[in-house]
Amino acid sequence: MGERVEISAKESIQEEGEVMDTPERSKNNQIATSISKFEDSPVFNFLNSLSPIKPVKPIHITQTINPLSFATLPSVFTSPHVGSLRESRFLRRHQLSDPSKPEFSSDDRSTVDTNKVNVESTKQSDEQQENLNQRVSDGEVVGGPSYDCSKLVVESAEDLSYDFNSPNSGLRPSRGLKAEHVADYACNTSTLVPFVQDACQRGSYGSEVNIEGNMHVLCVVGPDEQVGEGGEPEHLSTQPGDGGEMTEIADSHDIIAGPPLDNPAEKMEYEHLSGLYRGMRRRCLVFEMAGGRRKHMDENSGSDSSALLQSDGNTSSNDQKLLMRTGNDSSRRVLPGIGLHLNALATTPKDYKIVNPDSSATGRLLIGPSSSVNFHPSPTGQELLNNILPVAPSDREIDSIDNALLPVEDACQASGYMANEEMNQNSPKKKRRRVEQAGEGEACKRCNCKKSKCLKLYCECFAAGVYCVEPCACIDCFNKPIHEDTVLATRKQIESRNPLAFAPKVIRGPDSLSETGDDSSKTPASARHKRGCNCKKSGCLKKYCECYQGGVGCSINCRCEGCKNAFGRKDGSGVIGTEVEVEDDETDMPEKSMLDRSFQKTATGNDPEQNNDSAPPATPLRAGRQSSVQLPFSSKKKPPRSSLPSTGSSSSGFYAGQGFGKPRFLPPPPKFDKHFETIREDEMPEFLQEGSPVSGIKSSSPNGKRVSPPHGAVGTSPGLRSSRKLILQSIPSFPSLTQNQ
DNA sequence: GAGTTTGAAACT
DNA sequence: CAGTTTCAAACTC
Repeated sequence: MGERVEISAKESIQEEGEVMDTPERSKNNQIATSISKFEDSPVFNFLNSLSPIKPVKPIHITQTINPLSFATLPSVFTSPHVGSLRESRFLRRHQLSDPSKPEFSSDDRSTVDTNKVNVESTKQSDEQQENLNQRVSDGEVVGGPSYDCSKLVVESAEDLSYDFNSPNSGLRPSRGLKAEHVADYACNTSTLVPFVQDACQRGSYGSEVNIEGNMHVLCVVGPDEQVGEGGEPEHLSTQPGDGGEMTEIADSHDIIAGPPLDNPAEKMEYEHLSGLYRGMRRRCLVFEMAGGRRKHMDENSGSDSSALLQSDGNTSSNDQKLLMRTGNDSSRRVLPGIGLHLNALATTPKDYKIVNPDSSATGRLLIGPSSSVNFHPSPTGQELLNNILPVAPSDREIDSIDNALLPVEDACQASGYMANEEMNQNSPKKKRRRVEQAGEGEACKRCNCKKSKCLKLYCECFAAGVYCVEPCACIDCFNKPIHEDTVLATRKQIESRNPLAFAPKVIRGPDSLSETGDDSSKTPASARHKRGCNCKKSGCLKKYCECYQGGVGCSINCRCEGCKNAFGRKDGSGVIGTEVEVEDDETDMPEKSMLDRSFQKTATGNDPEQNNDSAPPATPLRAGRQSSVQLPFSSKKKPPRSSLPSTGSSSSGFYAGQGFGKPRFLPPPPKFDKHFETIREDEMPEFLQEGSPVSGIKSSSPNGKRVSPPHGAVGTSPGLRSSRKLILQSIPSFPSLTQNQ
């Protein structure tokens, strides 16, 4: 086959125009070779056998590419939505019934899809290859001809190159794929995996998973996702020419709709599949879903899906496992610069979850990386897997969990779970619960405002920089796209009053502080609420306390009274990593008891990060996960609202400088962002240098009164002995309304 | 699910 | 800037 492939590739090149006789040639050859190999692979054959679309061998094809295939690409960047996003920097959540979204015109898509099918039904031509090469060289993903989004979800050129050059890489130019979208790793990945699997099973959908430390999933999901159908997901559908929405799509489910299937049976299947996702909330990973669906896959395991996955070649080594992120990184789903509110991101505890430890031959693992908090310099994916696997509940377990807390407090997961539930049941009650959980994530916030019109910081959605969505029970809500102007104006006003009003409330320090030897530095205690709390009665042991809620200890900035914050008291005691005094009866607060247990566990343990070769660090969060114990914030009620993926923020470029896959294991701070990182003073932007710890100290009013939030950098308490400073790293990338306007 | 508590946000 | 009011989440029953 190799020889033939080689020949084919050459033929293609030569016959199609001799345009390759350049340095590009080798590259093209490689690509062509990869493609050819793939086409000749059993998997491909299998796919072909299932697909109504008959592949055409790479021969003398004077293919005419429908203009639509490429013409729309640029639109991605000109989409009104994109502009809107940029302008508002306000996260647009899925708008279930917002009529202001003309973008999703199924008609257009249909047209495109049709064309696409035509294109795909033939071997890609020179033109395509050229285009492909061109785009690849540009660091652009080669996507299906008509998908604008391909540009939005661009991976690095390196990644692409890797993909293409990899012999077994599933990545290939349009062939057989309805479209190829490089979804941004994270959430996309997690979201897509199920699809990939399904797609693989169906054989008619192209799907590709490339794992390379980072996970790239190219998934082509079949036919149209009906817009507006089921009352939901316009964002699930892909619409050529709508870059903005694509952004959203990527941002949300990352589900890429492919062209319509000609085969009715397949179409039905597809519809079924897509229907499953219709109920999913935007930006919520379909983690559970994956699990749920996995059951099916398990049953069919070993067959196609696994085969296909394996065929991805790149997934070798540590990558035999797909690392999937649970929504934490929704951030990743968002194009850099497109802001998600930090707070939204904040809570996102990073969650790693094994989606399918044993179901597939490859042992797919979904990991939620990222996150804002870094912990150790990137363990390899394998390591992560190893660490995670033992803890992760099986899918079945997850599936069986209904009211029980999800083992992993990932809003996204929850969402996914919800979605899964949705698929299986429609009881109002369930739905309600689902909604609640769905709202958890950063991206999935939901509010219940009655008087603020969701235009004040009281509103979690607003505060998080996201629009209110269906799950919200708000009244007179103005926090909707249709009131964008109002929202922006209000936001601006609030920011004028307090520039950091929309900034994450919790400044999370790095574990690096541990180098100081300070026990407290080994824990989330290194993180602090930027302004501190002012609790009087809760003892900082309830979520009324923003510090506690954020999973951080109280600091000198707090004006709290009788602080008993389990994450660290104002006076420095009770910090995680040190013995935590459990003064209150544990029965007082279920959450607390859990938390305390976790803490105690931690206390007895060693440095979490130091010992986690085989086990995750024993931070409360981590410990909780490890033992499948409820997280401190897990409650029968709403899961930590922010445990979501804070993704958002992460996506908002927060992690721009962070390596993907850097897992963060943090406490559960459900509500706030952890997108903070410490940077050395010398690395600190000048404008932030003012806000050194000293400034932080100064920010504390002598009389203990609340002071204006420190601007720029948020100082940590002096107690945090470190040469490093906690910086609100998100600031630069935070979508300030005052910018670019 | 309604009512209460709490503390942040907003207002004066 | 301090005090007060408003607000909505968290919590309790």
